[in-house]
Amino acid sequence: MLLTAEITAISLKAKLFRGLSDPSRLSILECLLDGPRNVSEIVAATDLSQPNVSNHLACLRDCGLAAAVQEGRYVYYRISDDRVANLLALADEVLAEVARGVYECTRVTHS
Amino acid sequence: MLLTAEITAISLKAKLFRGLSDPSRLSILECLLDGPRNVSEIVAATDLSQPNVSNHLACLRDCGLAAAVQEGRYVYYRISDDRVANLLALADEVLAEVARGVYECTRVTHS
DNA sequence: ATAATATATAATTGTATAATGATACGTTTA
DNA sequence: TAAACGTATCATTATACAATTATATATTAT
Repeated sequence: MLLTAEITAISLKAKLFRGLSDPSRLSILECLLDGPRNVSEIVAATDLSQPNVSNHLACLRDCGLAAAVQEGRYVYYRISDDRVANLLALADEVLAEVARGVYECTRVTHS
Repeated sequence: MLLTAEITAISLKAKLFRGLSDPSRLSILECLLDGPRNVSEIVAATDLSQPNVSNHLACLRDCGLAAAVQEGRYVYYRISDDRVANLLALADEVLAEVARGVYECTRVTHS
């Protein structure tokens, strides 16, 4: 039996992971690991369409995973917190261990 | 421009995070943080239906996040790797920082 | 063997959301 | 001011997936 506070914490954590659970958003975040980038640079680096990038950036920004600052007609995005980078790095470590299982998992679509 | 190997790695990572991005699965994993539990115990601890729990457990198992061992008519599940627990703990840390942003994010459904 | 219990699977349905194309908005340059 | 550029938003469509109900399978007990 879960308490209300636990349910809230779990929902937040699920949303955080959901923000990280899309290949397009991960591509964007990994691009931002090298430093701040504006939208056009991100589009060029990821081969995603501009509206698609903007949509995902809005999601990342709203979820607090990325931050934006406007400079003239450019908007530069950066990763909001070093721990986000840690999370991505730790995910790599876990993957090194469970990669085979994840790869073979058919309940979540390969993309 | 992303290389094929990067695309694959990113897809795997996205799938790993997607495995962690559902409140039901997180509830199950957090229940398992206390040690191995059989399905009925997980059902009791999470207030989820038995088929729902079994489905999510199958997903967690297929993705290598959880492991199962049958004992008589019970099937005990456990977290497969300590780093999975680390990932959950690190997510808590990140949340402490970005909780407000995640909470206010309306692009991903609150639940 | 039969019943009861524990778990898994299947089919269905509803909802969330990613991608796309069109367009609007804001800023700079000519 | 007009044109060009950079970014954001909207509407639509297609798909993924969580939850539910019903049922199947497997193990233990009577």
